[in-house]
Amino acid sequence: MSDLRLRIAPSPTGSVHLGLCRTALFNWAYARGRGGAFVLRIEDTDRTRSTAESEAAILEGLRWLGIDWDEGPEVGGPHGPYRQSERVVGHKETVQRLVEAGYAYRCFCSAERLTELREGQEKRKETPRYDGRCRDLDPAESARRAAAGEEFTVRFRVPEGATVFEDLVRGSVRFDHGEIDDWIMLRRDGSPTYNFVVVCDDVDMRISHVFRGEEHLVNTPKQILLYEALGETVPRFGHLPLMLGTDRKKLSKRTGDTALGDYVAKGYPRDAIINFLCLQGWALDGETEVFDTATFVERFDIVDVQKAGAVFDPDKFRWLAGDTIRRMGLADLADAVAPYVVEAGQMSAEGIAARRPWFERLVAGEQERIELFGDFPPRVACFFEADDAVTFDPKAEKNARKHEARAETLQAYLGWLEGRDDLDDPASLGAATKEWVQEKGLKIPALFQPLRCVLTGQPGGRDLFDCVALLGLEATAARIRAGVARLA
RNA sequence: GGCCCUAUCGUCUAGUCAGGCCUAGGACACCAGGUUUUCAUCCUGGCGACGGGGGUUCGAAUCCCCCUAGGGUCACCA
Repeated sequence: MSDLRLRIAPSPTGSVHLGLCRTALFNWAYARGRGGAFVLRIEDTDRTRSTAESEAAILEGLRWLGIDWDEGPEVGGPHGPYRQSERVVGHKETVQRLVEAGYAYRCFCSAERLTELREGQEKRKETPRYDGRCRDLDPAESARRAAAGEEFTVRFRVPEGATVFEDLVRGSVRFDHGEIDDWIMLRRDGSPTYNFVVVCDDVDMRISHVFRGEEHLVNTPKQILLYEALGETVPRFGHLPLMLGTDRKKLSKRTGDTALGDYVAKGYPRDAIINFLCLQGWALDGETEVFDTATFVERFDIVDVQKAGAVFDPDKFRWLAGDTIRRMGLADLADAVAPYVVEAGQMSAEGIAARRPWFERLVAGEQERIELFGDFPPRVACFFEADDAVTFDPKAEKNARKHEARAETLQAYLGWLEGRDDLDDPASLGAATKEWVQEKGLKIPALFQPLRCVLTGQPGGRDLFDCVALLGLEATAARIRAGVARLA
């Protein structure tokens, strides 16, 4: 049994952020690639902002990405509970122990005094920090005041000196203790704060490696000091580069979607989402852009992670999504795209099932033309329009009108078409049509451009005879007749 | 502002730890050409970077220092 243990500890206070997804992926891959354990813990210490819906969304989102956990909500484990709010009894005992040992102390300063203190410091352009008024209160008096019912918080007593640690992605990092405030571990209402519980719980759950976003780097010395006060082994840390928006600031809704759900809704394939996230701060070999999760797990190492922030590139993400779609099997793609067709009101789920071969033909023609599942419905909309009211794109119509004899050509072609029995076979019909065009002494565009306009209203798109096959003789004929009149 | 982190094409990155194999490689985007009935795919080619300055060295994208720039963080949020 390996004692390698990693975790992801999301706070259920909103949507499932892509940054959380990437951090989870990196932790999970490291554990899975080395036979370690992966733990999920819900960090719901902020009782006012945490919601059950958010927690459910996080579990669902992580599972959707293919991330599984050996211990955590819904699966249990020997170090539970895995929801921080259910662990407060242990947390309070630990605080008591630290106060008695002198590593922490009660602070009776009022919120007002602290606010005043901070404002004064800010006005004088000093670094805001606690002035240590309660730091050296006599322990007996402190205990007496607490017993008398006076309200207090508990602060960590940061000692003199400096903390140096070896970050797995950044190397040696040093913080002078003079820069670290005597931070609050226990709030006035008796609830513990993040920096305190995260250490308690990581200790209880025997977490050996902590990979998290760079925004946590400055918390690390506070936490290391706490591990030491507790007499516990300090885990290895690895601080991942931030995912940046196009404004080069921490990825936020300002510059684009940040929630996993947004991308799922638009129809980014799961494999593309995972693949893209892996590429934010890590590269397989610098050459290979596309790889599967198994390869990622096998090849990922925290020491190879980039130190600089990664700007999120929507263009590359879309490209990767399109590339993933192009590599999908037709049946899978049809399944993936079906809900979007239903959503758009083009077909019902039953209708799709009943006309599966037709639907797959419809999908096949778009496979190399869409980048997202959500791109599909608008691109095939013409196949669901009334035969006499197909929407003509201006460019398609202009292309059609370039040909003087369009009406006669279309008319003649329709006559020829009605005598054929290979409308279901685009290759055969296409070849025969080209011969027909030649016999008539026409140029290919003289028939193809008006025909495409009349059939689909689009200036470009899938093979024309694939359109005929999709439409069938009846609709094809109706569209040609209506089109002849409309292009007159 | 203090502290911390970072710095290779517009973007994601390989190369940096073990200095010469780098006239710096790949991908996205962009541009041009080819294939195709059109669009898209696909193929070929092009554009395009070691932030600046000092060192160390026979030799530096790679090591050291300074500067500059960007980011993170300074809550009884996480």
